[in-house]
Amino acid sequence: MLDLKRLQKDFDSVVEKLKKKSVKDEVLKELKRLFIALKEKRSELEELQSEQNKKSKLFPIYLKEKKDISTLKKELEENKQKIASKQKIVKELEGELEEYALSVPNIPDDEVPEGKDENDNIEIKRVLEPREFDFEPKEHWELGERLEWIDFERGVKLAKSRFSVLKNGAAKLERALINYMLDFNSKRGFDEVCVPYIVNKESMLSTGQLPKFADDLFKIEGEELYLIPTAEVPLTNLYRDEILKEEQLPILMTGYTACFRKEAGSAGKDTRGMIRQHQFDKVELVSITKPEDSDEIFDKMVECASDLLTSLELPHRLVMLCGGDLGFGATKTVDLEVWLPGQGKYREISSVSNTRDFQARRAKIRYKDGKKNRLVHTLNGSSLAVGRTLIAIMENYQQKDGTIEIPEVLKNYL
RNA sequence: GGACAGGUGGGUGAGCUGGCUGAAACCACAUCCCUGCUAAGGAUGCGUACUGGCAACGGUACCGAGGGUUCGAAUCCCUCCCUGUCCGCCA
Repeated sequence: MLDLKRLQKDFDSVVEKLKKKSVKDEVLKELKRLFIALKEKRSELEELQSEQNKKSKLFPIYLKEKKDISTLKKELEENKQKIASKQKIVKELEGELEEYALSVPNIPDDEVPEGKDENDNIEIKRVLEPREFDFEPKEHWELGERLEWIDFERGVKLAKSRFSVLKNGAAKLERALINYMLDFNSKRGFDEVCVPYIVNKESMLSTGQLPKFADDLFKIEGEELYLIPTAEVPLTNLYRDEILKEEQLPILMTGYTACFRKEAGSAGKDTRGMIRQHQFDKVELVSITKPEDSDEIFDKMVECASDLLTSLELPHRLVMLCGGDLGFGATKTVDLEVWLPGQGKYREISSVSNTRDFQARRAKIRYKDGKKNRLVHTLNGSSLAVGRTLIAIMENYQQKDGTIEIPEVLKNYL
């Protein structure tokens, strides 16, 4: 959530910065108006309540002194009505304000390039040269079907489209990758955590999936519970409504979970293969830091993901997302794109974002800075999407005869 | 899922025959005093959010959540959630 005080104070600069995310200034104007109106009404309400409290205290005194209480009682009753109606106004304003405030995205950093979609993203650097093939490299689905590693039809039979089944080498590789990644991250100082795949509404609100992106989530019927679209949600929410000690920070976590996404807006995209599934495995990194440390931790997380790819000898590049491609809660995001020789393209395999205090404000995650409570910064990034890593290994390590070599570092894991 | 018991400040835990309780006491924590030794004693402070004020210091709300009764509720009533124990079920 935006800092509404900042919106009130630096209105023009916030409007300017949010243009990168194409937020209309009318929305911000309305938000500011509601914020100011609410403050005013709230202070009027508090004045009435203060009066009521003072007079209420007279009540037992009057009784003791056997004074007539009928006038006092009448006053109190009248004031009570005033409070009730004022309260109604305040509640309405609060509701409206919340609706607006929760739907406005985070403010991009100054270094974030302008642009409207992925075509305007900026490549930062490339790591490792793509391998030269002396044959036509195949796409992963072809390799997968031929090796009986991936069964697309039966995935659909079990659930629906965009589900698949891993068998044989793929199943083993999937498991090996998860273990390898968790170990890799642990060595970099990220503590391994194992969390629920189902979370409540509050958790989804805190990290920003709700209220705006309900269509992307699988909801449990009859309950206010959702399947997680990423481990970022439970990992970040671990500390929701808590005030942390300064010594606890930074908190660096890594965790494996399955992830579930409806892919509502992706009709027709990546329908072939395993790139875009409703259920996929991911090892995630989440950090909770003091504000002044978050840029450093951000770089550490990007480096961790990039080094992981390098250790698997997978060619990739780092891309700075432009404003239009930036996620709802992010101030800055670096994507890692892995080279897929079958497709002849770099494809997203990891995404590291700094949300600064955006999620922390919603989730009320703070820390004691001396006497004061300050909001922390939260960061999240895929270590790597496991399924896409599997694909990348298949395509990059394929041999002329259609078999797949195994990356050196994974050999101990199989 | 059934029965009973509970949910109070960082922790333990009083209050729960409605007003003097935003909340005793103890522990933990912080600062200070005393003491020279690996201890103890004493003083003060110590919830959160919003809000007024340069500040000192005030105001409002919050005793699991949401409603209700009342001039007034942590205290009474209703609904929900959660925890504990026993039973049932199960990896």
